[in-house]
Amino acid sequence: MPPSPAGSPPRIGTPRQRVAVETPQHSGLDGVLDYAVEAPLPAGTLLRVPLGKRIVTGIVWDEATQRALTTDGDDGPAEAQLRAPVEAWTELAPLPAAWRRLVDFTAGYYQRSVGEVALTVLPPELRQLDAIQLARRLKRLHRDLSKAATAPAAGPPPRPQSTPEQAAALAELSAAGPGEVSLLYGATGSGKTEVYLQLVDRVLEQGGQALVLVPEINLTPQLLARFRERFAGRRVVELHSGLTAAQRLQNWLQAHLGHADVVLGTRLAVFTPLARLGLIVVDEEHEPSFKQQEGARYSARDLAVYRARLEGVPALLGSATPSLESWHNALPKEAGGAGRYRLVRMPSRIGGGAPPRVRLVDLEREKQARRANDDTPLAHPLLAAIEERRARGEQSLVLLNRRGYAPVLHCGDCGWKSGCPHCSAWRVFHKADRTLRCHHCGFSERVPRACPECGNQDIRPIGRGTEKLEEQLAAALPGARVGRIDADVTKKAGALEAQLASVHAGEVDVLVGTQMVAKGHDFRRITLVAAVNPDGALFSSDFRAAERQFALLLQAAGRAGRDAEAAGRSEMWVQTWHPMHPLYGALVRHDFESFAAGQLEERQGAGLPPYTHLALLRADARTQETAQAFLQLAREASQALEGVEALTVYPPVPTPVARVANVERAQMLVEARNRVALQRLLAAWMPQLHELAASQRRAGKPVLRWAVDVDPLQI
DNA sequence: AGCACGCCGACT
DNA sequence: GTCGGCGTGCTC
Repeated sequence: MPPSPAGSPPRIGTPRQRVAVETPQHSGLDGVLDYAVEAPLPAGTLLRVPLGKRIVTGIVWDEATQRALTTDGDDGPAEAQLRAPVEAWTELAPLPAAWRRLVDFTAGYYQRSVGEVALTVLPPELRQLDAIQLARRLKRLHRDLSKAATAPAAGPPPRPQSTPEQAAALAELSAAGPGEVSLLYGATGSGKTEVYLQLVDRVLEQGGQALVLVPEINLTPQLLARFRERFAGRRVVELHSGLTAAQRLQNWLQAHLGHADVVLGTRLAVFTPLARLGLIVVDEEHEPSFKQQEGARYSARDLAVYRARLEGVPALLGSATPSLESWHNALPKEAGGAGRYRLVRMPSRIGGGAPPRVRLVDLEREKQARRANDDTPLAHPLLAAIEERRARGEQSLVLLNRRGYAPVLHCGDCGWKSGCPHCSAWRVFHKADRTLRCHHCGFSERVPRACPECGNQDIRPIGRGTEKLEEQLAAALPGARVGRIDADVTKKAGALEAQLASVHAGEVDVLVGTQMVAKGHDFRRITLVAAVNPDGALFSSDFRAAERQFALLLQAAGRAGRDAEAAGRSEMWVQTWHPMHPLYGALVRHDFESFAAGQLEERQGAGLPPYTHLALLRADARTQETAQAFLQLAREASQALEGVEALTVYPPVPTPVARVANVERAQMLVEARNRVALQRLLAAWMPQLHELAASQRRAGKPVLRWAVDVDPLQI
């Protein structure tokens, strides 16, 4: 029984119970609400409560939970005003304390209400059920489980021999203490997955559960198959937004109720309640998709680390090109790092095959060597290398990170360009369906025959996308079978699988694709990978562009020569105007560490993460002026907050694409030396921002949406 | 966010 | 005369 607050009479069998309900940021209710109960329910119990005219799902929260941020010190409504839950789901085990603490932390760190986080990280289906429907689901779950249990167990799982390097890594990783975080820095093809499997195996043998996070749904099927094969007889479930609502609920229930031994999922799976959690693995930890981009903008990788510490279990982050944040955390202090993580290296490819040789093509020299009117799509030596592969029956992968035929159409007479009427962006020419399409708002029109401004018949595509590259390569390589994989090709269900199958079957000689093909896929017959135009990232205003590009190129190189027999002659070609750039120098040497050292030095000099901590305040409005006015007022308000001297609030600026679907977007950067100062300021700032948004609305300058993004990826 | 209430325009 | 437009306000 917690001590009663001073001034109020002590109560016995308190009828007041804290309940987290879904209260969005703009609802004005940012706390955990009070309900009247006859007898206290255990924290974590799910229930249905009245809220206004609705009945919503809620979760019994801990007695000590702080009241609403905006009503600090308020004791809440009088006893008589409290309403009673309509039902409590006592047949379902309460959500564990560790899960509630993870939700509390997420809400606090990313500046959202506890109720919003708690309810939105549950399977959506669960929120819509009532007690009768839930009972039905649980009954079906138990029926399915007992049916599965009678199925014949598979034979003894095959356990491949570890390489000495894997064995050494495993020994080091096994030494990690409770809550300790390790970074497994392993080259592509070094066998990181096998290390995960063996660590998971040990956890399962001790009766624990393992949580494995992967960046994308596309990558779950093959990993799931591998886990299921290895842990035959154990229950391995997937959890991601590609499942049907019913499947997702069933899998979540299996995890929560302890029937699932391994949960394999995307970022949302970091919130799976697991009473016997023994290990968290984050594969490809550097991937930006671990950051949620709407609602509570959490980083699943960072929350995995927090959760591991909270629950006293080891966390393992794996990557061939770690994020600079993780790399800095893993580097020992004497090497200039923070020494917070255990750093474990696996530099060698299994089978000892050499990594693909990286060759830079100097486009300046290529240009000088060319005759006028030579419009060969790739540098001549590169084209010859592709042709050579084709003659040997090998495949090539050509990467261009721009879909469509051409990024913009242009009229040479009047200067018209194919801008989007709703966005500050060009509409892309898609030749396949003869459309001009905006990649930001989706607005699409048939491509005009003549210039809409002056009637000139001769309007031309400028630049080149994957469609055009595919066309040009087919023309430049007579007889070659050229295929393409990008978001346009794979829009249709099953199209990606079909296209991949035809590549595996050897029905394609040259595959053109965007970055989506550079990740994870295991192409056995590709011995050449080419990056057509990766220079953009070298001079981007986004300070993380180089880091992302390096990871992508190294990952792409890893697609070549997966087959050990062909590894010796596999190559990665990079076309560039800047062959002397250090990024490419490091790439040629496959030297992530020196690249990272260079980047970290720059970041330190410029006061950027991981040496500082950032937050972004974003605002959407009808006009850029309104959006920026809100941010400017917010900026002024911040200057009166306690501790503001520990950070810098920069002036508002338009976002890189300032207008999308006729909404203007602006943002403002907050930079802090340390996390605590940033957190304190944001927490004090939030109620003011609510008030500011309301007063701007009353003044006829409405902000349509605003949000804080803590640790933003794109700035 | 939902879901009310509330006060002004074109329809059965 | 009402159906319904979305502005304003509330939800323990």
